[in-house]
Amino acid sequence: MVVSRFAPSPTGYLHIGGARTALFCMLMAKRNNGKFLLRIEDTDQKRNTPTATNQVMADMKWLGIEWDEGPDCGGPNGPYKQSERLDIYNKYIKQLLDEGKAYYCFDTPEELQKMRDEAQAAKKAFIYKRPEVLPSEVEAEQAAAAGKPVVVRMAMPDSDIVVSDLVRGEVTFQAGSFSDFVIRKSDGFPTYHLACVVDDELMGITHIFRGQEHLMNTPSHQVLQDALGFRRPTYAHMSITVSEGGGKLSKRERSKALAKAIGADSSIDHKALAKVGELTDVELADYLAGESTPDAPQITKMAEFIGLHLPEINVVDFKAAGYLPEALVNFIALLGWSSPTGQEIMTFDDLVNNFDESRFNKTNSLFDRKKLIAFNTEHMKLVSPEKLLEHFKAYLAAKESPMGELDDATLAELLRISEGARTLEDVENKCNFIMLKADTIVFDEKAYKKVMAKDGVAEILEEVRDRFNAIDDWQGPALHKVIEDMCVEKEIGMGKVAQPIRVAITGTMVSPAIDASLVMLGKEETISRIENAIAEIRS
RNA sequence: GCUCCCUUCGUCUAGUCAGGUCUAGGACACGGGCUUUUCAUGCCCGCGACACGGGUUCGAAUCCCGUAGGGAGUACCA
Repeated sequence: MVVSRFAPSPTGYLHIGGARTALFCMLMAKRNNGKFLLRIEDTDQKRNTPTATNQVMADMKWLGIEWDEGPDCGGPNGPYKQSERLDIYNKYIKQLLDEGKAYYCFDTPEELQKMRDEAQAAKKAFIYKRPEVLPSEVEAEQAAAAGKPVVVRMAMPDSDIVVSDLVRGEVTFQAGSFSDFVIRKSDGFPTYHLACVVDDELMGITHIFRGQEHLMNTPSHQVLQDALGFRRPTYAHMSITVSEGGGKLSKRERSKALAKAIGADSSIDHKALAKVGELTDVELADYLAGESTPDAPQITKMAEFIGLHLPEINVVDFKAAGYLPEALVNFIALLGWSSPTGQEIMTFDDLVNNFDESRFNKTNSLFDRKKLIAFNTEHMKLVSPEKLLEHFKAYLAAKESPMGELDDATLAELLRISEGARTLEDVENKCNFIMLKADTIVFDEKAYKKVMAKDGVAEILEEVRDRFNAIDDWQGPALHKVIEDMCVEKEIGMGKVAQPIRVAITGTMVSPAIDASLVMLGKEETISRIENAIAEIRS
């Protein structure tokens, strides 16, 4: 049976690269009627954040990536958090130590740095020099008592290592290029390498899909597997996704973009900004000087404050930007992978049915947001109205939009009349006028100049008002007829009538179809907005 | 520096393993047009690539060698 796993370290929100890895792991399991596990790799006590695990799980669920076993739902292979499995790792580390396949070291960070500098100066790769005589258990205890850091290193063989990879074929690593690596840190926790190999064996993982950044780790993992008598899973090291700015898509990208924007605009009030970002003035200054990085939510808040659109990196960013999970999933699936059918727009089920692990490609791909928008537009039309409403509500909640207070029927109607919108944010923007009050409408300067500041507009609006007043049945067809009649009688184009109405009721040049918009607004509100617009023009 | 990986339109890619059906296909973007009461949507047309240099072969995007460029890793992070 196929068993795959996604094993994030809980350091923050799920980012788009992680989502892609998780997706393919899940697809592999689903396609083969296997199992997909979620394992939390929290062996770095410094970097872990307490809320990250829940954030990652929430992001995965939003995307529709569900797991069969994991920290929340349990399973026969638990616990699924590495920090709860220390006894297991220690058992294997002891075995390795006893068999002389691993050994103790007591180097300080400074000593290690010196060795690295020397290797660099000699233009050679740094390879840890294994002592002729391995330290004994007693010596390790003495070193620890003397306050020295005690770690355990794995002894690497002096022979070529071949990694067999689904994406890259057989990759040979030359003998002599391996350095004995740490498997247990001085704080007693295992390193990623050891914990990962042990858990993959114990959990029966058959397929490991991960980013290309792990390819260089695989020889080490294989040595561990061989030393412990473990089975070897099938590996696929997928190409990575780079950002438009170049380089790996990373969390740092947003923080950098914000700092740059703040630096470029001297009119920004730093005190107010610090308050918005929940930072002290000093912390903000440190951040701008490049000495520290605030947390992701604070960065988002500050960007909103200065009106900056940040590049989306985390799954939640895409959610808040109004993308559909179906579109995001479809889009990231096509980064470094293609369907054997050639199909591009795919539902979740299509992805499962078309998944083929032999169709990964080797080249890094650039994350093109414009193509994502195109995919989103397609999926806005594909998902059912019920599903779309569900996503719209989640979006409004994530953004804390006032529109979230509207009832389901109204929201569903907004979605319906916004057909053709590219993102949920477009729907929100387009329909925002219904949240306003007649006296809070602010006319967009360009819209006013282009549509309202023309001869005869006030007269047209007056006539529209009078004719609207005469309508009893405030429905689309009746409204449409009024506008059409006026155009015919006056021998003018639809735009000459509809546009002033649009600007009058929204303050902007963008809205859903005019009759649908008027129906949403109601007769009274429409007329009072038109009155206000007439008064504004006359003044 | 060292180790490993990669290289087809601006971008994502098909084709490369099994050389001819490839005057290289699709999608997004872009340009133009049509539809439209706005923004979108929809429809049509166009632009546009085998990194470079050598081989092998009757024939190379595809196989081999080299060059250039890009990426990843180089931690008591994962």
